[in-house]
Amino acid sequence: MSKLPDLLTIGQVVQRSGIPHTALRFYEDRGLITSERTAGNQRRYQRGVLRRLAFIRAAQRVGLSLEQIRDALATLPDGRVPTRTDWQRLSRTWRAELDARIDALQRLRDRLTSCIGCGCLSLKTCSLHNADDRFAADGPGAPRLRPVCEGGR
Amino acid sequence: MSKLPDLLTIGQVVQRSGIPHTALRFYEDRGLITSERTAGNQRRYQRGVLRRLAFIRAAQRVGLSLEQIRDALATLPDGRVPTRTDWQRLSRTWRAELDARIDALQRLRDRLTSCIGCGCLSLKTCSLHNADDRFAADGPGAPRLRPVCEGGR
DNA sequence: GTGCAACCTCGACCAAACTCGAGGTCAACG
DNA sequence: CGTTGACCTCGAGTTTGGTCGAGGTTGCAC
Repeated sequence: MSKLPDLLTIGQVVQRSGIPHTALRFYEDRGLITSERTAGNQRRYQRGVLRRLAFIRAAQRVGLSLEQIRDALATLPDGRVPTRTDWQRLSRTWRAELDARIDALQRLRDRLTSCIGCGCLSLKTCSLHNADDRFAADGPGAPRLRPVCEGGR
Repeated sequence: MSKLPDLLTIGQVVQRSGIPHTALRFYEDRGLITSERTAGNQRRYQRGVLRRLAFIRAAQRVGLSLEQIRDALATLPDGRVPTRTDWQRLSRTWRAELDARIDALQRLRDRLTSCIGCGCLSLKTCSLHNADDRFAADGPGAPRLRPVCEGGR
C-alpha cells in the first residue's frame, strides 16, 4: 500500500505553501516552525507545518508581528500534533483581537470623517488628536495588539 | 504692520505636534511637509503644518505608508492654504480606503474563524490559503510594509 | 561681546521581515 | 564515477520609518 510520506522536504513545503525557502529558514530561526534533520543535515518537515504556515500568513495579513505569532504558536502542544481543539483555542484569541482591531478602525474612520472632514482639525481640541493621546497612553497591562500603526516610538 | 507671526520654529512644532524633530526633518526629506528658511538657514513652518502633521499621523494609524500619504497630500493646493473643501476631498479618499480595509478585515476574521477554527484548514481547499497565494506572488525585492490587509494595494 | 540653547547637516545606526549570493554538501540518475 | 539539482550555512543587502551623534552655526539674553 502506498502511503503518503510523513516528512516533507523544504522544496515540497515551498511548493505547497507558496512561501520561499528563504522565508522558511527565517521562520525557523525565529522559532515559528521547526524541522527535523536527515543524516545528511537536510530539513524534513512534518505535515503540520503547512497548517502552521497558513496560520502564520493569515495572522500576518491582519498586521500581527512574527513575534506575536510565535508567542501564539508557542501555546500549541509541544509533543503531539495539535488537535482541532488546540487550533480553536488559538482562533478564539485571534478572533477577539480582530474584533478589537475592526472596532478601532471604525472609530478612526468615523472620527476622521467628522473631524478632518469638517475642517475643524485642531491639535488642541480635536478628538483625533485626543485619540492619539489615548493610544499613546495605552500602556499598562497586557501588551495590546499592536495598533494598526504605532504613532511614534 | 499687522504681519502675523505665523511662522513656527521646529521646536514649537515639536511641542505642539508631539512629533520629534528628527521625524519632522525626515518627513520634509520625504516631501510630506515643507518649510521656509530664515536668513540663518533655520526652518520656519507655516501654521498649516500642524494640520498636515495631524493628518499624517492619523493616516499612519490606519496603516498607510508615508508614500501613500505623501501622494495624497500632494493633491492639496500648492500655493495657498488648503481650504476646508480641499481637506474634505482628501478625507473622502481616506474614507473609502478605510471602508475597504474594514471590509477586508471582517472578511478575514470570518474566514479565520470558520476555517482555522473548525480545524479544516487545508492548503488545497481553504479559502484562507487561496487568499495567501496572491501574497506569495508579490515578487522579489524587499517586503512592503505589511498592510492591514492587501485589499487596496 | 559672550554664553548657551536651539538649530543646522550628514552619515551611521536601529528593527522588522525578508532576499541574495558565495561557497560548499548531498542525493539520485546514468 | 560524474554530473546535476536540491539543499546547506552564514553574512551582507533591502525597504520603511525612523533615531542618534558629531561637529558646526544662529539667535537672543545678559
